[in-house]
Amino acid sequence: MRGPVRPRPHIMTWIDKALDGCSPQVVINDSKTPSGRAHVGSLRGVLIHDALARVARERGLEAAFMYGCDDMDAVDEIPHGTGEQFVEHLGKPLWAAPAPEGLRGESMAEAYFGEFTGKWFDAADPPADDAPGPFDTLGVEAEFYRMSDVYRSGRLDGIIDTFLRAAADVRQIYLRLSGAERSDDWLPFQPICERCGRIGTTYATDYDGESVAYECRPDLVGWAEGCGHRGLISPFGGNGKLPWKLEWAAKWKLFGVSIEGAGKDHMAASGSHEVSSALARQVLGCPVPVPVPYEFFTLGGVKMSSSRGIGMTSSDLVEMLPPQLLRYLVLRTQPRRSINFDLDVPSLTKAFVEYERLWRSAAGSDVRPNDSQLYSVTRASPAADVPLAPEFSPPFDSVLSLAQQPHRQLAEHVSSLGVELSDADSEWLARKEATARRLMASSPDLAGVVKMLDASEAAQQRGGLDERQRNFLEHCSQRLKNLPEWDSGAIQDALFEAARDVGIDPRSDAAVVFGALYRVLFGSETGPRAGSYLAFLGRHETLTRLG
RNA sequence: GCGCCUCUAGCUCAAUUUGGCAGAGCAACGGACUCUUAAUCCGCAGGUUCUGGGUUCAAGUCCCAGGGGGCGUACCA
Repeated sequence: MRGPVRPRPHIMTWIDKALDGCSPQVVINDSKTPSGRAHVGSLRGVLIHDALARVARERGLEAAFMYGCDDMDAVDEIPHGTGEQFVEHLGKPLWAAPAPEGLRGESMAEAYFGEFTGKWFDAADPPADDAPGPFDTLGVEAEFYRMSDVYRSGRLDGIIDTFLRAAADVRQIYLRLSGAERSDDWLPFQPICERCGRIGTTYATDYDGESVAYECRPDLVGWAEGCGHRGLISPFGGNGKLPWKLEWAAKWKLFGVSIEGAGKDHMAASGSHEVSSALARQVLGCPVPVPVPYEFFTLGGVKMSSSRGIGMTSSDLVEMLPPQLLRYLVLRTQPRRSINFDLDVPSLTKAFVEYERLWRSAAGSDVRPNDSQLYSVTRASPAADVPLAPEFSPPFDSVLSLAQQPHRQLAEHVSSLGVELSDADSEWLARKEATARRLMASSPDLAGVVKMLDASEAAQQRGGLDERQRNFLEHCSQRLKNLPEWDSGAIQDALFEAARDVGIDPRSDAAVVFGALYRVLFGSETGPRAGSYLAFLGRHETLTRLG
């Protein structure tokens, strides 16, 4: 038994749940280790955290989204696409290694972090142009920080002291949770070697409250060789760093983090998140932020790997898709579920349709609360008002088809159809067109889409046709040239008449006549319905191909 | 080993994250248009929601057990 349609209540989303119980001040934290070019999967965490911050602010909470650059981490492999010259830098902090050739930035950390986020810390090396960086484009509002700055500022010194004094407890937690056995003299601290500058190869012992003894061991790790130096150094003020799992807990304590998501690689049982949580609670007496575990985001089902250079870079994807569409694709799926998206014509066409449907729904009066929230977090910039959804918005595959004609502008074409676009509609259409052009540039063979020949290729194809077909094309040309109305019905009629002109029955010998057309248009025996395609193509372009 | 995800129409997936009419796209099938091989329109069909239990007035959804598939993780971040 069902009554009349009632407004649906707002169902708790993952965003609501994460924010549930957060005090008026919400600190959301995320970070990135800039050890290579960031692939698209890295965007998911960013967008999840940004969505949380955005909704928190909409509710009147004071929300900070802090985004850290983990530049104290060691260079632990040669970044993909760079040369052997990086061997000597293995083991150094990322801020101390040079930027790979061809990338902007003064250090490896700066180069990769800047490329990914658009945030350049070093004022001495500002962007060459005013183009917004990826985070700005996506409408992500974050406060950036560098771990090297945080260490140097001394703000972590108290926590470092606590951890060093509690070294036995730390060893115990490692052993209990992950089965990692550390010898009794091991201290949870990695000094930067004063002689060779490496941080990944040092082994610290004997903390006396002011300094630690350390040895830069040649064989501590397999990926870098320490210089053998022994020294005594203060663990404070940026002379070294905490190991990863301690550093994570330290950030929670220092910043008072209330929510921090993490990829599934951190969230496995006895994984780094569990260890960090135990360290935070037991050693630092600090609550663990609300966790938001999230699955991977892949393109084309390809497993990403920044170290192996597999997968599209994040900044390339940001340039390809409209920001709201990218946000939508990532945020419409709850974090624990994996996302795969194919950058092909059917998938993009569907994605645009679905996004526009959400947009229309959000702009309507009876929007469901959950849709409203989803739409809000997909906006390219946070705003209260909802713009009208586009009235005239041709499907992506049609836009792509038109964009295959390099000299023809979509806006021009649309106005020739007699459609008047609002500013917002033309902006959206332009974004769609830009996506189509980028897609064509990145994937030359688009599955399911014909590739149009240029005039000289068409002439070549005409040479391969038989006499009847050439004759047919001539008649087509004549009839189309004189056609008073350039619309698909009239064109289709003209094609049929042209076939009859030369004594071909267009019904029974469709392959002869349409085959000829498709050959000169696409170099193919088959193609889309001719009338509507030619209507879209335009008279001039058509006639140049018919000869 | 441990953890997470997943199994729904022929295919790809939805079904709103604390249960409320199992739905779309494509494919297929039937029809219309003197206008196609990949057009458009109309229509039809398609299901034991992996299996077995349980909770409930009500389960694709929640709980327990089992099975298939995918991924993560073990020392580094």
